[in-house]
Formats: sequence, C-alpha cells, structure tokens
Amino acid sequence: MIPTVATRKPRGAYAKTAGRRREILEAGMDVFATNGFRSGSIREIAEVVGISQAGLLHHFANKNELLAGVLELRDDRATEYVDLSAPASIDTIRGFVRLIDYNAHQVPGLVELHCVLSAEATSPEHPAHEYFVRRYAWVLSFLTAAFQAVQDAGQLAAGVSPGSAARGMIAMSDGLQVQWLLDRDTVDMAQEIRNYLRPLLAVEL
Amino acid sequence: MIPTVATRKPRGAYAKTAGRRREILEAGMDVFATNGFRSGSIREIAEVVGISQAGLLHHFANKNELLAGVLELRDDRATEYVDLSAPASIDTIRGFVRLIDYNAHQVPGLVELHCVLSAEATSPEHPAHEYFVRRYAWVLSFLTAAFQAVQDAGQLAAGVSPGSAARGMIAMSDGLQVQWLLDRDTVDMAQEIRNYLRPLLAVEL
DNA sequence: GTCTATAGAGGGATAGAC
DNA sequence: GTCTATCCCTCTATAGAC
Repeated sequence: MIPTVATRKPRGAYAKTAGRRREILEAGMDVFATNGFRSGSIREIAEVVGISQAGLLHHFANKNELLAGVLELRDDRATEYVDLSAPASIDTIRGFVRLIDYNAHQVPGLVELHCVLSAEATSPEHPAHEYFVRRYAWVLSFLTAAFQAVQDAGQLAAGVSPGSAARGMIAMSDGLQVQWLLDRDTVDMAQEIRNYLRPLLAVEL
Repeated sequence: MIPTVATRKPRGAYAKTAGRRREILEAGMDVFATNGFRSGSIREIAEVVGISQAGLLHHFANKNELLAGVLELRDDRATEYVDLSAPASIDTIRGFVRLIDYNAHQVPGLVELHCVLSAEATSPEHPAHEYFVRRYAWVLSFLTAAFQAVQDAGQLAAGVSPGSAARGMIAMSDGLQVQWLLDRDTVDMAQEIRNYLRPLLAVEL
C-alpha cells in the first residue's frame, strides 16, 4: 500500500528468474504468515518451492532481502485493489471495508501475514520495524483525509474527530484479525467494521 | 484473567525455589515479549536471571512448561486489578478502560507480551493456541454480559448489539496496542477506547 | 540447586562444481 | 540457475558431577 522505490530487474531478459523470484515470494508469504519472520526458515521456503536452500539464496542475497521482497509484493497486491489516486471521500472508506472483506475471503494468508509480522515488528530491532512505522503513518494519514472529507460534507457524527476515527478504524481492523484467525467461522470482520462505523457516520455504507 | 487450575507447590518448604521460579517467569515475560515464544530462547532468559540454561531447566521441565507459567503469571496480574466477582455493569467497562491505561503506563511489557503472543498463537500448532482461544471466548462473554447490563439499564445506544460492542472493544484494545507499541508518544490507548465507547453509550465514562 | 559438557537438531550463509 | 558440501552458529534437552 505504501509507494516504494522498487528496483525492478528488466522482465524480458530474465523471464525464468522473475518467475522463480515470484514463486519464492509467494512461498515466503505463506511461511512467514504461519511462523513469523524470525522463526520462519528459508530452508522451509525453499522446500515449498522445490529447490535447495542455496538455490533460493541465488535469488535473494539473504533472509532480510527476502522479507523486503515479500513486503513489497504484499503492497503491490493491496494497491491493485484500492484506488490511491481517487479523491478522499466516503468511497475511500467503503473501499477499505471492501478490501477487508476481500482479504478475508480471497487471500486469508495475507491477513495472517499482516497480523503476525506487524506484531513481531513492533520490536525496534526487527528488520521490518521501520517499514511498519512508515506504513501505519501512511494509512493513518490516508484514512484521516477520508474522514476529513466526510466531515466537510457534513456526514460525520458530532464530536467525532477524523484522526481518531481513522486510528480507530485501523485498530479495529487489526484487532478483528486476531479474533478472526482464532475463530474464522464466528467472526465477520467486514460486518464488525460496519458496526463500528455506523454510529460515526450520518450516511449508510 | 482466566481462572486457571494452578498446581502450586507449597510455599513454606521451598521458599528459595519459589523465588527463583518467579524470577525466571519475570525474565521469561520480558524475553517472550520482545522476541515472541518461538524465537525467544531459554538461554537468554537464563542469562537475564543470571543462571545457566541447564539451571533454568531444573525449575521448568521444558520450554512449553515455562510458557504455561508465564501465561499463568500474566493472568494472576490482570486478575489482581479487575474484580471478577462484581456484577456486570457499566463499571465493568470502566474497569476495563482503567486496566488498559494501567497496563500502558505501569506494565508496558505486558502489552508487548500480549500483542506478540496472541498474534503468533493464531497458528493452530502454537503451544499457546488453545489458551488464547479460551481466553478470548472468556473475555468476550465477560464483556458481553457487561454491555447487556448496560442495555438493560437503558444506557446502550439504539441499534447496538452487546455482543458486537464487546467484540469491538476487544478488537479496539488489541489493535491500538500495535499502534501504541510502534509510536508510544503519539497514541493514547485509553483515550481512543473512550472515543470508541462514547457513541455507544448514553452515559459518560 | 546449579554447574559443565554434550548430544542432536536446525538455522543462515558461503564455496565451488556442473 | 541449481546443486552438494560445509562452516559455524544457536537452539533445546539430557547426563552427571558437585
């Protein structure tokens, strides 16, 4: 979701390599989602892909670089689904709710990955710490702008601050992920988010 | 917070051992809070306590048992602060908010521990998985009863379901922990929780 | 109760053959 | 691009001395 300065290699000349890289990143997402970054091993990722551990390290210099690749891929995925260039409005918030629903039903591994990595990356020494600090700041400002627009349109409930509504919506999303991962049949993340938003908005979602 | 069936050893006869166990559990809380259970090592915990790793394993048969002890200690801590026998009411919710504030300012390590462990324990194979499933179910029913009492007293906003309010409050608490751990100076967890509750309640907190 | 020593598994990274 | 082999590290757990 954060615009990153990706140093992409030319696609045409290294088609096979690009495909392998992609396979490795997909496997990395799965393994890190289940075991976290620190406990997830590149050996296991290599096994999923079907190559040796040394073979994997031909594509990524080390484990940290692989993590960076996984986070970048994750951002690409989210960006495909959300229109970042559209003006901030109630539709931004609607899009966010749709994204949550989409993630839960179509790419649950992404939810797992975010939940586990964001938690372990709260430690300042974690290689993804800075990434998550920047990412949360960015999403917060993105959503705050949306709630600000809603307020400007006279559709935000009295006494609600756009910044607090944005922070609350992010917290609600993250927190619901834990409960959903613990009990996927009972928890409906998108519905709970709508329940959160209803008292804050003067319009229906 | 969950009432557990603790098998305590008699205190008088093994005073020194009980003290050591306690030291180990405190150190374990810190190390698991920073590195998680899977990456946190009993070696490091032993180092913090100032004994050898084999010395530590005299007090806990293995790493899983140490984790169980840490979780039990954590529950004891929380239970000291919340009155579980009081009838469910708006005061239950007030107590919960106070607990959040207390944790953030007095025992930040506990917040870290919960955040990291609950995330990695979403994996069904994690040794604390069942613990967290039970714990969340318990807290949910506890808080739902409180919101139900609030509704019975005519103090819950129209259209709000007690169960959804309870689940939302838990999610909000968990999610705010991530943001707070990433940026402790900017985020005020208790205040944001109050912001969440304000539109749901007909009374002031 | 605590130690040293060690077994045995698994981790990341590198060297060098093909 | 991928492999095998290897180095060196860290980890949990156990055995046995004190």
